[in-house]
Amino acid sequence: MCHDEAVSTLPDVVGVEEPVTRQERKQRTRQALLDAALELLADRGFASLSLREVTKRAGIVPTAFYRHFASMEELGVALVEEATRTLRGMIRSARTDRNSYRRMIQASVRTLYEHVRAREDHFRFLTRERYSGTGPVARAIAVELKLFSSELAIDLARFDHLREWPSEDLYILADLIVTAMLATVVELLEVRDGDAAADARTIDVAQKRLRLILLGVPRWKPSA
Amino acid sequence: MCHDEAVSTLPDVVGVEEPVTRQERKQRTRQALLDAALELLADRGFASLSLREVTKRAGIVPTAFYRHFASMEELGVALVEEATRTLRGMIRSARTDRNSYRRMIQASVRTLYEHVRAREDHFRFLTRERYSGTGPVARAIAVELKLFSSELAIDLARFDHLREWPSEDLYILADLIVTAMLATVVELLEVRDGDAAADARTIDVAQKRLRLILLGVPRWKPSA
DNA sequence: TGTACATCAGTGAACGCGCGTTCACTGATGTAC
DNA sequence: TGTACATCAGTGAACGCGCGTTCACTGATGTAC
Repeated sequence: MCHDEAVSTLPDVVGVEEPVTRQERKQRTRQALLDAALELLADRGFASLSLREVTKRAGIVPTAFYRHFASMEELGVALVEEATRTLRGMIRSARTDRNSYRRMIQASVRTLYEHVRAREDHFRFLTRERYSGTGPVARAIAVELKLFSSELAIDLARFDHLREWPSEDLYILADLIVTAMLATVVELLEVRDGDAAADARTIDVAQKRLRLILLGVPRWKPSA
Repeated sequence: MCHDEAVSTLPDVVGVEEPVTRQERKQRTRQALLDAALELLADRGFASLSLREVTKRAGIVPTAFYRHFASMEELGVALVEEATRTLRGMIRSARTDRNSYRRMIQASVRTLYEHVRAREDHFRFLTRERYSGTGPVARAIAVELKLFSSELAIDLARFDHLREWPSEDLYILADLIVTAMLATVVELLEVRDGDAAADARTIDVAQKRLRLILLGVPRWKPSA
């Protein structure tokens, strides 16, 4: 229809140039497929999604799916990549000041809370599919979470009592913290929308949980 | 065919009386359905099971399914009941002596290990479906695990440092222990069959994890 | 800039398949007398 | 114990449906000259 006449035609969508290149269009459809899948995953498992459902919601014909992914599994792995990008964004935010344990715990839980609320779909997908079975999706999530734990272990190594811990013990601690945090994620996702009191309670429990874990640290005897 | 002639016919299955009553037969078919489902769940999620698959493996015709369950969901909830019976059996075994923390941790992890290995199918089902979504199965598991945590909290209340903790804090501790134990279950289920070294490593990590949690206990300031 | 051809994201018909569920049935087990 | 009827777990045909995947296609976008 109308091409680059700029301003003076009908009131157009503000500032959005029509996409031109084929590449851009393709990328948009791909993203529409990922978004459609995430929406459908709001209350179901990935294994129960059908290719036809996803394409229908994305507004394309089923057969066009194969222009973007060889299978639903491949789309699932792409979703893991997208969701773990959110996760990595979170670590970057959390890795800040070096205050007291208490302050650090408060800041970490706060960061977790905000990132979960900003992308509930991503966190729901990760926690729900994490133990879903033996497929490529669960495997991809396992790999990413292992990486995540390792990074946290490295960060932890800079703290007072932890400087001389053997890396095995550090990894156990990091893993325990990640597990506790993921439990918090699940609890946050279960809070009824807008129930601020439940949010506050969940955050409080999360902080106590972490405090309890870290209280043990100074008394720990690092042993091979 | 042959009825109660007792011993002297063809070499029959040892000591097994043929079931007589309709009720018994029905019960056996029901159990065959549950067993078939559990077998199929070895590497997939419950949501991906079909009624026809389950009946086929159980050796009955699809339509006979409805003599036992109104839907697959109902069968799923029955599986949760069966599996949590295993879980309750485990607590009963674990709730024994009152030694040092260290001894108690060793005994608890040992008990967990043995029960997991004895019924991998049940534990796999519980851990896999726990976060699977919003269906009746996930809800039933959530209820049972909450009960489980509460019982543990009550047990914990009898220990030295924990006698004066407010029940909220006790519950947080119990929940953290349950979460850590479930993480161990998942790790045990991931060990390649017969890999004794990996078993030993997993048990060791599980013990350290619990020790770390419990080390924090004496320093905890119970706060409303 | 204009033309002729290549690329390729998306279309639409068609396929065979397993699905959940209905229905009328069969025949062994259970019960009343 | 023997007979006549009731119960009901399991059968088998049939249904309409959504599934993943194939294939030949269309027509807008991209490219070479």
